[in-house]
Amino acid sequence: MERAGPRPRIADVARAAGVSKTAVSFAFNNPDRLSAETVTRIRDVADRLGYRPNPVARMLAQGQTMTLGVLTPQALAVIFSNPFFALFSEGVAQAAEDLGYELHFISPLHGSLELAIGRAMVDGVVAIGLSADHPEVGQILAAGLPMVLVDSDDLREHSSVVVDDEAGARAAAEHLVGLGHRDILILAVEGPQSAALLPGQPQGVSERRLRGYGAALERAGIALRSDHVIAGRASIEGGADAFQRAWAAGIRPTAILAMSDAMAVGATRAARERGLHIPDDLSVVGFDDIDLAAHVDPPLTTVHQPIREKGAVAARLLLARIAVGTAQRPERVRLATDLVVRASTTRANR
Amino acid sequence: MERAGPRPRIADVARAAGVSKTAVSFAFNNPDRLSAETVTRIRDVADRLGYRPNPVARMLAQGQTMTLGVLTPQALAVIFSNPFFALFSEGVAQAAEDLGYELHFISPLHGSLELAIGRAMVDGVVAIGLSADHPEVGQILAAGLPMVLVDSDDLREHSSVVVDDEAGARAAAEHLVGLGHRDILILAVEGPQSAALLPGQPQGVSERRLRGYGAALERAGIALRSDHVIAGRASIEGGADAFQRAWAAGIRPTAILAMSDAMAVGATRAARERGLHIPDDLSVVGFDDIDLAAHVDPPLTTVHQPIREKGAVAARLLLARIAVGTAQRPERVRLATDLVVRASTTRANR
DNA sequence: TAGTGTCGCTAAACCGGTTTGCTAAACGGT
DNA sequence: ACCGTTTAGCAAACCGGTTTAGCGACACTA
Repeated sequence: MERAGPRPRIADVARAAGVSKTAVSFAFNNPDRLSAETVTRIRDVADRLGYRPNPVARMLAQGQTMTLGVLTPQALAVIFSNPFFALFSEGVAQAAEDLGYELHFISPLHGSLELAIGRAMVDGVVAIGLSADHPEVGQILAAGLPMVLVDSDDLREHSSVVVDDEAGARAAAEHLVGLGHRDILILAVEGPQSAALLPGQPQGVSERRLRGYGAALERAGIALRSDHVIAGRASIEGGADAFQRAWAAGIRPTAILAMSDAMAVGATRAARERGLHIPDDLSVVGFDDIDLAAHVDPPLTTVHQPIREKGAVAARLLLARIAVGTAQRPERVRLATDLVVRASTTRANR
Repeated sequence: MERAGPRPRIADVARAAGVSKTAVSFAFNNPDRLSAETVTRIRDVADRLGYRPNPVARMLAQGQTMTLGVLTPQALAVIFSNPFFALFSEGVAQAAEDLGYELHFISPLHGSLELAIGRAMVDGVVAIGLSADHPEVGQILAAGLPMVLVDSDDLREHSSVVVDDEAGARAAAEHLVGLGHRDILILAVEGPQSAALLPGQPQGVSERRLRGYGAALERAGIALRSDHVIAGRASIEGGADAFQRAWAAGIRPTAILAMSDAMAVGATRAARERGLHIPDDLSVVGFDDIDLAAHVDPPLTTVHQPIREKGAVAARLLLARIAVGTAQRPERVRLATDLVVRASTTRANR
């Protein structure tokens, strides 16, 4: 590496080494086609000049980017603050790394997902929290980018990974019912538009979980009262806020079913501020089983879903489609959920 | 969008619309240079064909990728499991988004950071946890990619963002000393090689914090005994493990200074398993003040550092350098830290 | 001595866009 | 009727690599 100035191009190296561009390219990508001395000479010159092949040009010529896109309808900033998403990305990263792929996060640019997708230099996309009704996406990605859907399987032509939300929710509700609870508050993830925010879709995650809760309650002869379903943001604050709204509305449950661990933690905090003791006065069940869940006070009873694995499976399905082509028929994977009982739930005492 | 098959190229659209490639390009990027009807006609044809300009080609022609790289020496998978990193990324994302930039995570590919950097299609790089002695990097990035360093400022020609680790650490130690503690165990982040793992460098984060601890203890007339400094991974398990090793070695401190919140939480758990009560039998201080810290039991006394802001500032410095050119003289920003006293520390009782 | 491979390297086409420079037609003013 | 400006659109060069087809030199076979 020597003089500053504009970055050297392959032609500069070729000239300096007294060979053709082809030779320089071969020296890096196909050394067998050159004599050993020529290769070392070219490499030396390249080093001296500080030459680094322009990755963009290389990918254009090769027609592949070795990059996977992770597509979400939320802003990047909110994504990273979501431990669920971090765990998911971890899974994707793991699988991508194994095959030498890099990761590129795609999220609305100036509010437009379409714009962001248009810009993204990726070989394929893992879409999470995306609903089929997202108009832009369906149409854009139909234009030929391999994609796998997570937490939604209503796009026929794409692979997908889902989790058995309904069974998990049912198990959670049955657990509470089994402990004698009959007055249960449900903290749902916010509205139709923002349902897409968490892993969600129009008939999405929230609905599936709600269906699970409802089924269990119904079987126990408990009506699912709509005023006992409160929606909020899927965050600690959102959970605290939702609980406060319910409380203000005069609702006094003996247990809470929260659709996310963060909301459960928030509700716990808010309940304590009202003087309630968890779990004696109020049992709380979360959903997802993020790392936090085991370490809060009290350790949270929650529905475990294999988030990391979900990401890894999604990435592997995508890589498979990239490798064999979109023509292949898509795969659909469903992973299990299970209830993890910790210390935030106990027998109802009224 | 119509037939499947290979994705349509700009030439296909041009042919179908009966215009030149130039016209198609203008229709998207420079509509003013065409008549309104022509623009709509071209756009219609493009829609019908499902045309999406190839982003790679576009960036090659334009010479910029509108993408920021986030460079770390750790594997992607471990990064995302680190809440510190998530918060940091959130800050970077925020700033990048504002200017319409996307994010691309660069981490060792098959163990080689160099390889990964060579592949990365980015306009600049935010490097975190990178030491100046990282040979590859210095040399590669010297080859012309704008870069800003985080938690390290020993590369003269690059901008940097650091945090006042030493002052934060001193405040933490003074807090404990003020509570009467004299037998203090320090949980450090693991060894020289892996020091780079967390935000760290050879004379890096760990060393700076250790210096802060040491300074405060010394002023109180307490010797910093090297067997009271135990290193471990910067995770909950790493913290638990480090505490157990110290305990097994017969060390019985009245307080712990941990260099990360995760380690503090792990140590807390391990101490409890030994029957200790926190904070009465053992005070614990963390570092970083991640979200978790306020919600664990007991709420953790810790040194707050503006992680999110660190990311945002780093991104803004980088964007500035991309905009004005690397010629400009680099900026160096130092952000403050401060001690947040919660419930995990109390007066020494022996 | 001619024929057949193999080796080492190169010229030119190609990837799929953007951008520059130019031309022909339409327009406006006098 | 004439000339100077716009306007609308095109051809070709360019971005910086990779890859194909092929060429000359040399060695080996027949």
